Amino acid sequence: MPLSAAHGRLQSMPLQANSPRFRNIQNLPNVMEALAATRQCHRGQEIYGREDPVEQWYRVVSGMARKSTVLNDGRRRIVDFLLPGDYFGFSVNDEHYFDVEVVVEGTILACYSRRQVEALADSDPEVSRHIRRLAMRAMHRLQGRILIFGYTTALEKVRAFLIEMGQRSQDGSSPVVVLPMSRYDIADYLAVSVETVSRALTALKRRGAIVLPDKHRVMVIDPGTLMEEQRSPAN
Amino acid sequence: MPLSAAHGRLQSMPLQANSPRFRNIQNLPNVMEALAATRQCHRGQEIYGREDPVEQWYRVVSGMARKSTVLNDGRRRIVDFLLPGDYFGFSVNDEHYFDVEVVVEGTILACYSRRQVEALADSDPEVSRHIRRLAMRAMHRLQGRILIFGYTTALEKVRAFLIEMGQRSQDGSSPVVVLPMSRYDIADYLAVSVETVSRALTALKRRGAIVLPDKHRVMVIDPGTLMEEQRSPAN
DNA sequence: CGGATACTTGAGAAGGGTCAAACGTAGTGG
DNA sequence: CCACTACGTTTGACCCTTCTCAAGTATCCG
Repeated sequence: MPLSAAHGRLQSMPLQANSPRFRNIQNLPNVMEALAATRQCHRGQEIYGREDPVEQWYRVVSGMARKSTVLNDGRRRIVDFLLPGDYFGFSVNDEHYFDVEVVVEGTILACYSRRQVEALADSDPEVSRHIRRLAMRAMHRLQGRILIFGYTTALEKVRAFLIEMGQRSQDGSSPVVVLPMSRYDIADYLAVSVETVSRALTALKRRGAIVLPDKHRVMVIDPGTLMEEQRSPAN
Repeated sequence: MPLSAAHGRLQSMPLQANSPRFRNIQNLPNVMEALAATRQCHRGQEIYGREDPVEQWYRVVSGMARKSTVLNDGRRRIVDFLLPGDYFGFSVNDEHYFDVEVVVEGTILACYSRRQVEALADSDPEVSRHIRRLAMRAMHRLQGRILIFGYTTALEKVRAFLIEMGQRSQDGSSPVVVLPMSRYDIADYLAVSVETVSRALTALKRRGAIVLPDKHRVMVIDPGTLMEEQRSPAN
């Protein structure tokens, strides 16, 4: 029983829950879609806060939000960036454990009454199945995130972040990845300092792996370079 | 819009999904329980492997298992320890993305045919609701884990780990926390080296926060000391 | 009892955090 | 419209923690 395993064979990519082939499951049953009320939000606006009651579920239609919490030493941790197609607002209890704030001005959310959706799920197996899949998809993404934290060096974390954002973005095939969030957001997402994020991006730029047309846009010049030393789940 | 927030007020404990008050939701509907086949497993035994098809769902009845993957540089990452009451084996796709191996000799698992459970969920709203709650509970635990990784120092990580295991253990009130897994397992769970885990435990022992009757048992002498510098989600 | 594995401890090196400063940019108000 | 200010970003210098390598000890299992 080997403990500190093991002979990695490169096999497949991490974070596959974000790849386009999974996107189809985001298509809602019409009956559920009928319950949605859309809402346009401002940059920095709080959607809900910690300990708020759970009255609605949400889906990002366009734009971006962040799910975060502040630790008691004042550090902020971002648990998740919420991109178009992502659902959020679920809770095991009847209150929230995180804050959700809008990152991009004009972000549009679809809001579902929790009571209505749950009632619908009770009567419609298709809706119920859909929600189960959403939850499992969210779990899968969180597990992928835990793997990223296993990357010890900051360069690897940032690299994994760029790859993740590229896969999750609307146009997965485009070499340009849009990063609407600030460097502080990225830092709090990866649990490193802002300075380190900045330095890692500079390092990647210097070695020709990426180009930065502006601060919120990354062009991946050589996906190979970006990927090659990438640690991914192997057999 | 403050970016690098914020004035933390200590407010509540992290990782509450593991606290006893949530344990009741583990009680299965009888109709679902009727589908279970129990199975006793050996230490080190693989329950399923990466890329295996998803044919069964599992629940730990007694003992312990670990969900892990090996990165392509040979490093192993443990994404979750599976304790009595925990469900596993879900996947967004039809194949697994992680390995699950038994940690404790004689671990007993309840196995459910995925097809049967899903069929049951379609016809029985109570089962469906139950599964949804399980998934959300698992998500909540994963999010708590992401917060732990935000703890920068190894001492904080180990401390958070001990608290988590204490809360998740059967007898949450006992000052003795049982750690059936090896130090290597803990290291791969917290993404630090074995040596660092060992040093952190020694440090906690030296400052009188814990006592180690043997290598797999930790007595928390002063929960206050263990908790006090603990970072937890604040308002 | 013996070998392998797990655990602990030490010393050196490397990476990231912190503090500090400079630059760029966007938004505000005069 | 400009100047000013606040904020986001980048870069540098230094220090501290953890990783790595290494050795020694303990423990488990045959």
